[in-house]
Amino acid sequence: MTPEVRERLDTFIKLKGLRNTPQRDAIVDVIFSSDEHFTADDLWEKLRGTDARSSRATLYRTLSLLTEAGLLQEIDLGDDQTTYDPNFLDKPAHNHLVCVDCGKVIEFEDGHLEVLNDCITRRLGFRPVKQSLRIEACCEELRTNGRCLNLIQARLEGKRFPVKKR
Amino acid sequence: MTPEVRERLDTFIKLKGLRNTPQRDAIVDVIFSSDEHFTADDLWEKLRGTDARSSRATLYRTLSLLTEAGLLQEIDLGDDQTTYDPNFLDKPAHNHLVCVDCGKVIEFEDGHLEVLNDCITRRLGFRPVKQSLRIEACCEELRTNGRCLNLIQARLEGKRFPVKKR
DNA sequence: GTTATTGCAAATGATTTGCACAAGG
DNA sequence: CCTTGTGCAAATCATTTGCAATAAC
Repeated sequence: MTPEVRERLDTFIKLKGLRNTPQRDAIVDVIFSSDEHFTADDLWEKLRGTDARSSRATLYRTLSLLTEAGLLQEIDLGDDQTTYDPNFLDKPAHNHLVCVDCGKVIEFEDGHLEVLNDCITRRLGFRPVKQSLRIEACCEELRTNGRCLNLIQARLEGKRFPVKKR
Repeated sequence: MTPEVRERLDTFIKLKGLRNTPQRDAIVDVIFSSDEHFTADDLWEKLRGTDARSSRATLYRTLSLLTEAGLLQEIDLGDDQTTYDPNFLDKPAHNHLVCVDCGKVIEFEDGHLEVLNDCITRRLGFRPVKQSLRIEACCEELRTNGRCLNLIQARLEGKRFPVKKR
């Protein structure tokens, strides 16, 4: 966890008159020990390894808190669970490419895209706040090589795209 | 319902060895009597007016069917229900601007955007399939005029953005 | 007659919430 | 102390599903 994050959280906690708890700290530590996006369930699994256990309720409450504090961004990858992105303070946009073959998710940025979207937004008579592009695409690897490691892995885990479980 | 839609559906039904039922027909009629996007619940309400009632189960099953047939596109507007778009055969992309003030949703197209996204996709080593851009923006109307009819309406209906109900 | 379709009610599954108890400050 | 935080179990809520009864073809 960067001091930047720590400070922002402390400020938020003070501002709102909230308190520090070991459960919350443990969750926050795990979240910001990586800059990969994750789901509530991913986080739950990571916490199992730790000795610092907490309930799912607390986990969800902490996720809401961090989102409200502006330290986490909720993103939607098209399945039925919310994905959270911790490392977005440097990234103004959230653009994802999801492979329809293997489910691989690639996060990317593109200056041209942002400029263009800003133009479009203003042209429509609005003021830009946030943007997220979601591209579904086919894995070139599968098309050209006839196989794709991600796909194999995904099948092993029973996680083929689309990942809707309902 | 355009003959184009009718034919495509008939073909699909025949191809899959399915059958024609009055319930399904009624639902399909209501859906394609407009080209506005809608949620399962919107559709349910519209059907109440008709004498052709069906169960929610059939409604959902029909939505899946039409999506599979390529006559409906599922889109995600950021709330917790799926939105369906019937009029997309002419529209290759799904770009939405959602106003964070009043919740108004504007669907738009932009040639530059599509070209750019195709480039980005290929650059990342994929082949483009589908894209959807979601822009959150502020209502200029509210900023400049100090009021926005959509917002007033939305408040009356208790539907302020974000529309998560859970 | 088969086999797909329907309606009902029950199941699902991620997320939220009420409540009594625990614990920061 | 006083309030916020926690864990538990129960509640939500859109959507799905099992099943027996119906209805296409």
